[in-house]
Amino acid sequence: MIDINLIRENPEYVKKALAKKLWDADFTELLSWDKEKRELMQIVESNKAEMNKLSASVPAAKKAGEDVSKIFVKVKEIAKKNAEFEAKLKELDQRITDYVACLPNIPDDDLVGGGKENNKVIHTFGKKPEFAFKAKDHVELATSLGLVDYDRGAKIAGRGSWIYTNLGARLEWALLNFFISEHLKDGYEFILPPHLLNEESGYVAGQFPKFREDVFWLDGLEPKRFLLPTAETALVNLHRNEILTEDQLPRKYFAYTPCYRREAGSYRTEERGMIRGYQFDKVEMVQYTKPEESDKAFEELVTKAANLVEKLGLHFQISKLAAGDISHSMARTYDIEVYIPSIGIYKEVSSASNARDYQARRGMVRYRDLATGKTRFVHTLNASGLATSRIFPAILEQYQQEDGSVLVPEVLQPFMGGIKVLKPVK
RNA sequence: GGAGAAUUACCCAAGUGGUUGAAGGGGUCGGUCUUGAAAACCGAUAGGGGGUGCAAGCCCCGCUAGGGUUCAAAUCCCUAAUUCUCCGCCA
Repeated sequence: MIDINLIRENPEYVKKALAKKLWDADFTELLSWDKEKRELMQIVESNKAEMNKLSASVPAAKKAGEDVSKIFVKVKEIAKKNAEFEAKLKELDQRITDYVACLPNIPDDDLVGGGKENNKVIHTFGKKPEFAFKAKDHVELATSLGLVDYDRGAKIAGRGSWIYTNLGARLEWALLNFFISEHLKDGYEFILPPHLLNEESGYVAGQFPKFREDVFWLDGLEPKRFLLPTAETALVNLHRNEILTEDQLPRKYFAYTPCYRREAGSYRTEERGMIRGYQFDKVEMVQYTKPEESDKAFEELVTKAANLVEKLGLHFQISKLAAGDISHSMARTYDIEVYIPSIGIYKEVSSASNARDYQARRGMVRYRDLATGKTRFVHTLNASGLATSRIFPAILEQYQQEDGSVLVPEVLQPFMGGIKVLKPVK
């Protein structure tokens, strides 16, 4: 949520910033509502002050044996007059809140505007693998190595689902374990959150109200719950409506959950296999920091995510996203993109973002500044660390050998009982 | 699924219609004492959101949330959320 004070004080700045996100904002209406609201508030509140005063005088008047019924009449009069102002105020307030809640976050000043086409690769790691033989794609490899069963996945679940089988399941699990062990080493706290969340959580993360249709809603529970599209949604809600103390910051969490998303339907042929599904596994990192420390935390998250891919020995790049390509709630995003040889493109395996106070403001996540004793909004940041659904194919394709086998990256071997090579099943 | 109880500040907790932002205790902070610590004693400390104002201040809203009754609500009524207990059912 953008601070309405900022819009009030500098609407042109906000408008310009949002334009970089390809968001056409016009605040004239909002600002007139806001002005009217504050005028109404003054009327309503001074009326209330008068009523309070009158009511408070009743006990003393009674004691003095005075006739208090006149006071009752007077207060009722004011109350009646005030009622319509109050109703108007409430309606106006709701309208303002609804409007502001839908605005996207303000992108950082150094970002270029526009969409995807303006993303910029800022680092490249390793070299594109070259094969002296005809390289296979990951679907072919996963099938021939008996790692993934697409047919039975479709049978038991339907389109957009697959089954990790045997060594495939172990490889998937090894990846997750590898990520987890690295985060533990770095002092992050491990969280296993519920996968069914309430509406408020989606609102705070910034997914709602705008993207209510992008998640799966469950029947049979009241109030309604949805399947989390990312563990970020759970993690940024951990401290909702809390005031942390300064020495509790930064808080560093990570969680493993499957992620459930509706977008799977939009397959392009280049994205077949496990690049997109209704469900995928991801380890997610989240940090809560003081505002002045979030830039540092952002760098840390990007580095951590990149290190994971690097340790896996994969060729990848880091892109700094243009304002229009970063998600609604975020002020800044870098993507870590791993190379998928069969389609010749780089696919996102981690998205590291700084939400600044956008989510904290929605969820009232604050901390007490020890020097001033005042409360301030924290900054929230998140980064995948990592999503397996693209790493898995990347490993198969980048580590494939001429004989159709696939080498297991060294760092994963301890998590796979020492298995070094995945061989085709006869 | 059924029945009942609870929800007050950092924590525990008193408070059942009127200067109650709310007794008491713990905690925390400072001090006395002590070689140091503990104990004891003394003192300090009560949140949050918002309006207005250069500021001091003034005002509104705040006792889980949202409605209602009343001149007046932490206190009465309704609805919801959460927690606990008992019964049932069951991975």
